Amino acid sequence: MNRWDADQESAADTPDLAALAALLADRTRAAICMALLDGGAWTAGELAEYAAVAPSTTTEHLNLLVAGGLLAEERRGRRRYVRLAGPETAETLENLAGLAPYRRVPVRSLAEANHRRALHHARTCYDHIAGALGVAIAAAMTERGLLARDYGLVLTVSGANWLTALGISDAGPSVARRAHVRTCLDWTVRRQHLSGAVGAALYRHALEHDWIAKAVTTRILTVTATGRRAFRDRLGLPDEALYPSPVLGGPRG
Amino acid sequence: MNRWDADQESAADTPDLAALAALLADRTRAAICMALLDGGAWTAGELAEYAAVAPSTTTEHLNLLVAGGLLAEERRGRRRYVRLAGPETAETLENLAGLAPYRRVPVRSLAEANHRRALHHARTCYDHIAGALGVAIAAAMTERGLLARDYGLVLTVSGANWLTALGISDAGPSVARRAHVRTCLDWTVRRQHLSGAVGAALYRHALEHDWIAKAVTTRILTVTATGRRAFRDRLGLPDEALYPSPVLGGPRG
DNA sequence: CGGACGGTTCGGTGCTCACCGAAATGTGAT
DNA sequence: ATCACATTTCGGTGAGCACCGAACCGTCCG
Repeated sequence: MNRWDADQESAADTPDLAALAALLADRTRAAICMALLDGGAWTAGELAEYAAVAPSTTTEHLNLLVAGGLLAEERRGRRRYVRLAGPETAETLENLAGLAPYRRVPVRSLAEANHRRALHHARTCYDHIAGALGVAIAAAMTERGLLARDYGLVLTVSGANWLTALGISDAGPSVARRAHVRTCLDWTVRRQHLSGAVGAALYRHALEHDWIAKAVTTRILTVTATGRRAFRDRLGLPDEALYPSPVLGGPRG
Repeated sequence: MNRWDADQESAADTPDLAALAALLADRTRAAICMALLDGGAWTAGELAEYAAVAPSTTTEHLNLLVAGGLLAEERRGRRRYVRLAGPETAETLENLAGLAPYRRVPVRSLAEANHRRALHHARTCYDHIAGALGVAIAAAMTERGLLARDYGLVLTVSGANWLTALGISDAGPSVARRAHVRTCLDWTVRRQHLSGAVGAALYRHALEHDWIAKAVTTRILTVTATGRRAFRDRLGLPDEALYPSPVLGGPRG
């Protein structure tokens, strides 16, 4: 009403948490985001099929997600590719997923059950390794003194040497200055796994040296014979971490 | 339909991201959560007034938020106190707020404008320091090599030593469990500040040593004379970070 | 024992939004 | 040029839900 009010300080900016959350509050959009956690770019059509909705519906969802800054898009010809906007987006999604309640979903086929089991065992999480394998790697590295608990996980000197021995030394500024390790609460196992720069570098290394192979269309990782040897020799990983569990647990398993 | 299907693997658990997000997707509920980021416990009535909705509406919202695990409640007499469920909840909310788009809100009085300015300068963010002061601390620590940038901020070796010199080395159970130098994108300044266990320890230290004082009913922090000296001596903070800006910027300032 | 107070329950109302199908647009291949 | 294909636009429909007021229920106080 007064001059002050109408003039220079009549408005202020506040983060619109509700608007952002509304983007994820829809089952279909949430499913799309979770799918994109594989770190890759999907076409609109692929996502439509994955989410089991009509292409027109998918278009609307993608428009919202892109406008909201969660997704980045790239148009190529008649295709529309989308991917997560960046690592922060991925991390926030993972955090949220860790906090979220669980929902029972029906499993309709044996193939689907196997798919889930494989996901549970080892999968990508944007740019690093998650699932039981990811958790086992973090645990083994801690146990061997490559990582230490000290205000969070940090890379020890022997950890840095271990990485160098693998040929991952480079990675930007000096090792002393950075403790490039982050952790990420795994939603399948509810335990920490390795993310951050080291997690990403390790993932790249494992892929390049044929320790693991990534399926083209899914987030599933499979450990190769070479990889089993490497993980055993270099980290002493137990067999449970190297093979998908042969026996399925019960519903509460 | 077959034995497999109907028996042990007919269902699996998946994080219900949409359900969690739906809790925050409402303006009123989001406002409630942001208010609770001060780390304190509020009564239902206080929140109703703050959010400007009927008590009955507030009850419904609180029921949902508590059931969803975001809030913890404590009934005492005829009062219902609620607070954020835990540090992870607070961290996730902050992360989300940092990612969220801005929304213009009207400011109706001079008092409200001053309140906003103070909040902008220094405030609590659950259990650590946010606002311009928080950002300046993080920036100064980075510049002095106590923190390093790498997928967010991480504590360096000299950073750990610096903390030890302050007497924050051990820092109790919260460090062991939370174990993070986390960063939180500040919503007033859109820049990183320090959260996680280290941020919390620093905040406690600053309070105990009378570097800062907290107002009882709000999230506003004021820097004491002692604090100004300490922040200057130990981190070289500039005056801009130690005093609230005397002049209000324009709407786009 | 009343009466004020904080919170809850319930029914009803209005709005938002996820969804689809059909038709339109624009790109790539023949 | 023509056809196939990926995506988009649009109108219409149905479900979900945030909100309120009024009545109700316990707790604290005089």
